[in-house]
Amino acid sequence: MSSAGQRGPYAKSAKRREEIISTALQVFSEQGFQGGSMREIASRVGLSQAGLLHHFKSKDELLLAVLELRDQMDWAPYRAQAHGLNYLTLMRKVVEHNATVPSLVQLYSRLSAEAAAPDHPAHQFFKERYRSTRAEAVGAIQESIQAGELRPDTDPEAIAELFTAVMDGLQLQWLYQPALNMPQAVDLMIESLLAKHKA
Amino acid sequence: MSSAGQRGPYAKSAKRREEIISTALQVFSEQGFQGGSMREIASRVGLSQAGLLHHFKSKDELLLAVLELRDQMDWAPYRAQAHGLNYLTLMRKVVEHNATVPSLVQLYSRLSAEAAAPDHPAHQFFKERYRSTRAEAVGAIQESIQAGELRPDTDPEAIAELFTAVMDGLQLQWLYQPALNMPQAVDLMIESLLAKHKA
DNA sequence: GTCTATACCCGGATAGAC
DNA sequence: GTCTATCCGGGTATAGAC
Repeated sequence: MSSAGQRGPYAKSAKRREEIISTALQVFSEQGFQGGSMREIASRVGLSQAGLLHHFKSKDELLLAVLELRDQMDWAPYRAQAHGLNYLTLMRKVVEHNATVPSLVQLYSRLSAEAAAPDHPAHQFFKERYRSTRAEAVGAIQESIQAGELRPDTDPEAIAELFTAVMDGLQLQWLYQPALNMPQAVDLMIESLLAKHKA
Repeated sequence: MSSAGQRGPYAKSAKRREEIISTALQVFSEQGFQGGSMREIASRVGLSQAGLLHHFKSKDELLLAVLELRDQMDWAPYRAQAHGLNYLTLMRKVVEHNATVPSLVQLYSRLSAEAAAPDHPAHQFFKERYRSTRAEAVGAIQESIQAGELRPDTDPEAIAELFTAVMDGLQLQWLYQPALNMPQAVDLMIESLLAKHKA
């Protein structure tokens, strides 16, 4: 009963944790990491600041929990399909979805810039995230070349960098100009890349 | 003598101001606006915090001074040439130059993300900057269409958005991965756009 | 033009009661 | 598990002397 049941102290604590994490996501996306305070998060979730620190020993720890949970939730459903030319259309779906969750876009835009400083607590997280994102893209493009869909002289690394840049840059621009049609922009990007590289 | 000479109190104050602004640029680019402190800037420039406030009445005022001066200095030499297809190669030159001044890239990457919050003191500055950048790009592309260099069905707005996104996204990525070859990536972007849109 | 001193506020983290 | 109280550090901005 106490080991795997949904009731009992564990279930309650786990629920609290999730509640805290999603509240922290909101606060960090609105005010950044440095700008958002533990007191603010605590009060929104109905706790004192000390009460919040019972669940997460430090602000840094809470930040990493937010980042890791979201990364897992946001990407897991897509990972399996990220192969061949399908990768490009998948990215279109990602921005389509992102355009419906401004908080997430704000979170990643704000924090990825803030964490460019090497001593930021999330620096390693984003560095690794860029690395793995790039590796996935490179893999998909190499598959497309081997499948004869792209010309053999295509440079997978360069395209991966460019595509990642477009995704990040569009989302930042979109924060300032919500009327911007991100999926349409991605379409144009894909068409242009294909115009040059299609076999 | 007192009106236009390089000596006297005005020249000294002006020099101080420039010294402060360039120091503030360093600090804000390393630690962001919220993260950088007036005390830190003051101490680097050899002043007390109160002494610094004699030159700039508030931290917000100093931030805007930094932003406006740099914007003017960084873009002025290029503005005149930003016409027709030349615009694209000009952007290549801009990133080539930016790759030699990491401080500037950090400043714009960090602050443009931080200032996406509508109540940030630099929000209007960046909003206006995006607007004018986009307008310039749109103008250049329209010229190219009229000159018969690009196909008539080209969408100038969409290309302007995409190109701006690439510039911003590349620079952010470059902060995490300094080996990234930004000019080469821009070249690839230009070639791809031309492959699809050249007349 | 620059200083010291200070007012005032806010942050994260800890101690210890309940 | 949650609280109150507190420590300690840091921030901006102001007052007033030099």
